[in-house]
Amino acid sequence: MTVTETAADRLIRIGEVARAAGVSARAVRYYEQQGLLISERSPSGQRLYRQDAVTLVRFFQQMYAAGLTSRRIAELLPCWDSGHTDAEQRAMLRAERDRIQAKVDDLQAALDRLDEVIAITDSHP
Amino acid sequence: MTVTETAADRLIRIGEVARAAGVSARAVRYYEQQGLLISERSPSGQRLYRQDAVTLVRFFQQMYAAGLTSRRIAELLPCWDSGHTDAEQRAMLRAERDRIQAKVDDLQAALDRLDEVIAITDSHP
DNA sequence: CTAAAACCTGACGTTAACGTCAAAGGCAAG
DNA sequence: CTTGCCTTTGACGTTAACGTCAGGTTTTAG
Repeated sequence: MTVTETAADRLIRIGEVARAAGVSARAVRYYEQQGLLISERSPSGQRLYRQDAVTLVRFFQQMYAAGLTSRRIAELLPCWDSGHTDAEQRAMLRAERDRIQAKVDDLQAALDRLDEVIAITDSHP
Repeated sequence: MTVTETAADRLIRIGEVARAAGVSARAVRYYEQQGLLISERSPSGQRLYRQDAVTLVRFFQQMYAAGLTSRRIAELLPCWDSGHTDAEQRAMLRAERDRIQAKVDDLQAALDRLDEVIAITDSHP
C-alpha cells in the first residue's frame, strides 16, 4: 500500500526524540539499554527511532515519576502494546496501582500537615 | 514542681526510640547527625532521648516520604517547635507544599493510566 | 571544503538515606 | 563471672537514573 514513504514512516534521530520528549539524549540511550526502546541503525551506526518513540519516552517519564523501575516498566510494556496480560502481569499492575495509591495518601497527609503550619504562621503576622 | 521524676521525664535509649518509631537505630543516629534530633549522653556515652523523639522520628519519616531532604526538614523544624516563621521559611513551606501537590497530581495521572489498562485487561479474559 | 553541531562507545561520577560490617565497651540476669 | 543483648564510632557499600567527560566519527550548514 505504501508505495512511497509516508510521514508516519519518518525515522528520527536521538536528538529529536530527546528534544520532543523533554529529556536528554543520554536518557534515551539509557532507556534503550534497559530494553524500553528499540531503534534501527543508519549505515554509519546512528540510532533511528520511529516517531512514537517520543510518546513512549513521555510515558516512561510518567512511570518513573510514579516510582516504577525500568525493569517494571519493561515487564509491563507488553500490556500496553498488545492489550493482553497474563496472571503475573495483572498482579504487578495491581501491586503498582496499590503502591501508588498508598503514596498518594501519604503525600496528602504530609500536605495537610504543611498546610496546617502555613495556616498557623499566616495568622501570626 | 516536679519533685520526683514524672513519666514524661523518662529518657529512653536509641533502641527503644527505633522500635517505637519503626525505624532502625542507624536511621536515628543519622537523623541526629543531620541535626534533626538532640540527645543527652549517659556517663558511658550512650544516647538518651526524650519520649517525644519517637513522635519526631515519625514526623521525619512522613516528610521524607513527601520528598523533603534532611536539610529542608532541619530548616523547617523551628516552624513546628516555635510556631514562628520568617519570610524565607514561609517561602520554603509554600514551595514544598506546591511541589508535593504537583507530585500528587502526577501520581494521580499515572494511577489513571494504570487503572485504564487494568480495566481493559480485566475485560479481556 | 570546512567548521560547527550532532552522534557514537565506554567509563567514571553523583545523590540521599540509610545498610552493613568491624572492633570494642556497657549492662542486667543467673 | 559469663553469657548475651545493646550501644558506640568509623567507614565502606548500596541503588537508580541518569550527568559528564574523553576521544573519535558523522552529518549538516554555508
